[in-house]
Amino acid sequence: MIDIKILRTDPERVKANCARRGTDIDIDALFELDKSYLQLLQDVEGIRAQRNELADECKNNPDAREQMKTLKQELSAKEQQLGEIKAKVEEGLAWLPNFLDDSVPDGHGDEDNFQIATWGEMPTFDFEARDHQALGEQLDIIDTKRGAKVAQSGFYYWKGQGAQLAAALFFWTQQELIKRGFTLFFSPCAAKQQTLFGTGYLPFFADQTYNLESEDLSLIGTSEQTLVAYHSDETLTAAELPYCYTAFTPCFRTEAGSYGKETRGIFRVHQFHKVEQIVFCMPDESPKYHQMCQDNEQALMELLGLPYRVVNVCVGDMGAPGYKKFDIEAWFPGHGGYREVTSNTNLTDFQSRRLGIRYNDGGGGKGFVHTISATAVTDRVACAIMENFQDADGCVTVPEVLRPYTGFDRLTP
RNA sequence: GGAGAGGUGACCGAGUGGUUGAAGGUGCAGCACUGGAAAUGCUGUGUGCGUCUCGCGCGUACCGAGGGUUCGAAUCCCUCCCUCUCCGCCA
Repeated sequence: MIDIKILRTDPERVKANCARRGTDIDIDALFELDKSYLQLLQDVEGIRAQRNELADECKNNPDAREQMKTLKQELSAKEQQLGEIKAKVEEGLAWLPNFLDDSVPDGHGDEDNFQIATWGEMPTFDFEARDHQALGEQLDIIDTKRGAKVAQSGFYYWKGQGAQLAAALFFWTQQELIKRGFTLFFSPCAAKQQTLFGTGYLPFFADQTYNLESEDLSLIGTSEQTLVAYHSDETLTAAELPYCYTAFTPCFRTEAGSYGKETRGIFRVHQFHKVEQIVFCMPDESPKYHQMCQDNEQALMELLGLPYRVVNVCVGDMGAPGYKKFDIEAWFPGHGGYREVTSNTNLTDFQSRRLGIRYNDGGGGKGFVHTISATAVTDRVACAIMENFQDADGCVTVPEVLRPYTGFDRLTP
């Protein structure tokens, strides 16, 4: 949610932002609607003031009670009208995308993202590199067939050493983040509509959500939803910020509209697993903590020894709630290209405004905190490990940092 | 799942139809007292929205949420949500 005051005082800025985002919303109409809302609001409050004044008199003046009856009719008619306009304004406001940082590149899709860093050396093989699906089948550690049998296409099993590798990766990552000052959570994996709305997943990504029948609950698409909403309707003490939270959860996505894309292997699936980084901070510090999350992500990749590049995500590839976003794309030799493994978004006050997450510095300074939402690792990182560290015989060398948790140093049939 | 109790400001806790935005207490802040502190005393201490001759004034809303009764509701009625206790079931 953007600050409605910006719409009131500088509608041109909102218009320009929507234009750059390719969002087709009639800002002028919304501006006028809000204007009529404000007028009516004043009107209603004026009548309420009259009513309250009259109410005192009613105690011992029957005439006043008669006046009150007519006043009340007038009031309730206008209050209803006010409620209707307010709902329309809020609906319009809910669809407005966040503003963008000046450094966000123009563009329509991921092909327009701007590479800003690379790290590591791409491995060279004297055999044809297999992708994670081929390796997973050969080693019998990824089972997509049975995932489809038991659940649906798009679900899968990690099995045996593969499950051990994934478990080690996720556990190690949590340890690394705890070392860096993050508080670990076990989170609900379902959330109500208001939570999804507040984090910006509704209305923007409504078709990506699995909803539970007859319940005001959806499966989470990311623990960002539950970790950010953890503080909804709370005022945080400025001196205690930042709060850095992490959780490991499954993430559920319908992937509606993306059938046929990236379907090989377990790159794009209905359920994946993620260790997340969430930061609540003061507004002027969000660029700093956005970078901190980025440094963490890159450190993890480097400790694992995975070659990667960082891209500054362009307008067209960034969701409406995002203000600035970096993706890390790992090198996938079996696939023969870089593929997105993590993303790191500064959402500024877009979520905190919807969720009512404020700060108070005790000296009169108050406002909405900023939130950062960044991946630490997902299953995709395990896939990258398989593809990068494969041998001619189809075995995979386990990164050293994970060996204490896997208990073995090679994935073997 | 069955039975009961309850949801009031940072916290505890009064308040069952009319200056109650809300007593009292605790906490917190400032001042006084002190060599300093404790204790004590005094003063102050919610948030959102709107408005403005931006004075931190004025108006309005908020006592779990939403509706209703009434001239008027924290106080009465209805629905929902949540919490607690006991029983049952259960990883």
